[in-house]
Amino acid sequence: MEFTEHKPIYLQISDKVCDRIVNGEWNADDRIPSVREYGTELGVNPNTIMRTYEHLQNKDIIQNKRGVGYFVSTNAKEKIIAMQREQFLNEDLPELKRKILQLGIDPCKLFDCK
Amino acid sequence: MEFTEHKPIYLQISDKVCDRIVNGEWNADDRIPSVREYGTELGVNPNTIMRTYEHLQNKDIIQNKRGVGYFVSTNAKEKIIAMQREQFLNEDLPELKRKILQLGIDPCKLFDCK
Amino acid sequence: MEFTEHKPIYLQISDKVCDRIVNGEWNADDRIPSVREYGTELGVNPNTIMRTYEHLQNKDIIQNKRGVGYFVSTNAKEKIIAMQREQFLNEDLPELKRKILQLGIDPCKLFDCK
Amino acid sequence: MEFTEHKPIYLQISDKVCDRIVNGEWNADDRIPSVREYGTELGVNPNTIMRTYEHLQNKDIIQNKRGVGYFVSTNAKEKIIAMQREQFLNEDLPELKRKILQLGIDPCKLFDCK
DNA sequence: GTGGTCTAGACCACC
DNA sequence: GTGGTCTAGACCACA
Repeated sequence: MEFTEHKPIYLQISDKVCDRIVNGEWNADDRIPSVREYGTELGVNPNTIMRTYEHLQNKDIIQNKRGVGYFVSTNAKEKIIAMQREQFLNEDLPELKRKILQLGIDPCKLFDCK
Repeated sequence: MEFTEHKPIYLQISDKVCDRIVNGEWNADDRIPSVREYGTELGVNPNTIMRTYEHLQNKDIIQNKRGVGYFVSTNAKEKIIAMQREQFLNEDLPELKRKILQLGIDPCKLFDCK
Repeated sequence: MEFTEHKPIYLQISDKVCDRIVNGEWNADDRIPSVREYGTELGVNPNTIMRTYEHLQNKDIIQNKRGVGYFVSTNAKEKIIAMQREQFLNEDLPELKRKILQLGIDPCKLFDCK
Repeated sequence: MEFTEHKPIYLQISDKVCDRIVNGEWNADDRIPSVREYGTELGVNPNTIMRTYEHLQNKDIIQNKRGVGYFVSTNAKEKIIAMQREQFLNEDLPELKRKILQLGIDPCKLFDCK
């Protein structure tokens, strides 16, 4: 796997995991790869995966069963989409509107609206 | 001044300066605040402002007269707008479209298009 | 069965077993469930139950008859109560008093004393 | 500094920090030691301190000023006490009552209530 | 086998 | 100087 500069690897992996949950590759209650497994798969240190999993656990997207592994939470998919939507509407969109206005671009043309 | 979490402060200040130039608050050949002045005004380390100014100088948006201060370049406004426009169309827009699609939002409603 | 976050599962099960002995559900010389049986009942790996039983055997609370199963020791109930009492007075109580003091709670009200 | 077995060092340090805030040694808006400083002071790896600070930041007890250091949050003291109180009443107390009942101890005598 | 913690040491961006 | 990320490698408790 290739990683972007300037964004922590563990967050990029986190995004990747979320994508897989959203697109249905990993479903609620599925077990996801162990930290070691996933680490070698992605060519990354297990500690880095650990960090990803901690991060996702804090957001209630995955859960740990002790001694067994990490599992996708119930409603993880809905949670992710809700979070992304909220972030988009509250943070990205205002910035976007400001920029479009400043650049004098007609937003309606950007998306083929009439 | 309040700063965003995940973007370097010196870049956020850079944006702010560009805004002021674009909206006509600061015009071509105007002297802009000294590093120290601006630093205390924003409650930020002067080194951070220094970095901002270096960054803007590299983009030919401001210029340094030694012992005097920094000045807005001629055509700075046009340069900024052109750069922003290019960046918006080539980088931000595709990402934006992808996200809107994924979230199932109707882009036309975002901007009050019919 | 639900388990607490920061306490090993095998110890939580151990507590549960002790409770059953103390409240008379399981009496001296009774046979307790097999490792496998109890494991599936609690939705837990048999190894975990094994560990619980070893732990209890070390404290002479249960005994193993090879090929037959585990049995509640004679005087198990008294032993448990004595142990708990000692632990409570020597370890838990001082810690408890410290905490109550720090939080500024009136201990008398906690237990409906006058 | 000496550390207890069976409880992660980074949490023990976290407790220590909270203690210092509660007893007024460190006040709101104070800068706390840098990860390196505190690490060497406690004879612990800086990463471990980092972990402590992340943990406390997640609980809004400390905050980071980028490039400067970590600072005690406003109301950190009140927050800590509220958290401890809540944990005591909701988790520790029920367990305590159960144990006292089971052991047949008179709770009123424990605290010199009448 | 699993996760969790810790160390030592490195490199980086940022202030 | 500050924090933040990452690696490699170790050790441990737990299931």
